[in-house]
Amino acid sequence: MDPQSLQAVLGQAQAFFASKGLRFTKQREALVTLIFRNDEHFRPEDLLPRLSKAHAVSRATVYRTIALLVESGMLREISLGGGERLYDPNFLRSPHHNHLVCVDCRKIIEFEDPNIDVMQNCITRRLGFSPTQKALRIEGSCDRLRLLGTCPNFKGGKARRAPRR
Amino acid sequence: MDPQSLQAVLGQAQAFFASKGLRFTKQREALVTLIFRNDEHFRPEDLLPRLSKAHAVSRATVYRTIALLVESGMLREISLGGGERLYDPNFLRSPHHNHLVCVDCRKIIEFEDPNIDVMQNCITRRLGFSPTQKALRIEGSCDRLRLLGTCPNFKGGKARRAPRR
DNA sequence: TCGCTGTTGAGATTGAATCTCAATCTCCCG
DNA sequence: CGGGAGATTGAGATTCAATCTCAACAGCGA
Repeated sequence: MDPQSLQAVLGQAQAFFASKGLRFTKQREALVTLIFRNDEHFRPEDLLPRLSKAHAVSRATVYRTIALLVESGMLREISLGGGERLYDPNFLRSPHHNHLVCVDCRKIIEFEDPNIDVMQNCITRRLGFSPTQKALRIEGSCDRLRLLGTCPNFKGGKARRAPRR
Repeated sequence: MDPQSLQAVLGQAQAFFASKGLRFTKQREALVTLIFRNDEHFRPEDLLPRLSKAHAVSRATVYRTIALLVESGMLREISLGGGERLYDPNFLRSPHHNHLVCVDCRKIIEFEDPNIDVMQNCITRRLGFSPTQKALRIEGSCDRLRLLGTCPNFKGGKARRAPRR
């Protein structure tokens, strides 16, 4: 994330804390900066060793701050299989994306699909759920990726239909 | 699950173990019986106190057996939010169902939708994934459920479009 | 029966996440 | 400026699911 956007994010976080009557302490600022500086999904435990000594923060504060950021909507938890929980800072720039997870190698691909959105609304409403706060995860196997490398229909990282004409 | 189906399940499990050169011990039989006797999602830890004294099994064996049943395809892990992992014995009778989870009350609804299946295939292929081994979880809020109770369009547990004519 | 190999269970161990509580910090008010 | 309420933090203890270890056991074939 570029410095300008990061500033905007810091402002948004500060505004959220203020709206709850909470303070935007230097520990919280350090965490927000670390979390949103890049686009990576992360585990809370990974954050601790990545904090510089000057901005060291305790484990308890890490977990508490993450919970607050989730509450603010700036951060979302995504759960892979195997009990693995990651947090995803990318919903700010891509609010409707979903995740495709390879059950074998754990690789995660983010994607958006307007049809999925429509269908989610349809299904959630049909089953009497509120369509707010939807999240969707598809598991699959990317084994096929390697095989497709030798397939004429597979070019540049995407599987394609046979070319028109 | 009726006794007849349970017998079939036991046979299927036995066949799987045999195919791997493994034994169908009385501990494994007790676990398969307990797991598939009803339709409930469960946590491994819940199984231990539910085993009768006559069929008591150690924690290690519970986890090992569950891993084998998952490998056999008879059992599947479903992960809710919050790091919660459940196991779902219902894929035998409903191989293509998906889960809708209420983020508030943790209620889980199973549903099938042929359109979702088509779309999953489409998306996984487009992104270079194998369409085998798909699983999908939609999170939502069932808050609306209560509100809809007072809505004329909401009858019998399902939200409906306005009646035709 | 012997012996190989799979199987089990009790308990130790791991690791994430939460909890506790005293010390510290901020901000507001008089 | 000084006091105080309430928010915040950190170190360490605690919880809990899950895994690991290893010695004892069980089943099957020779």
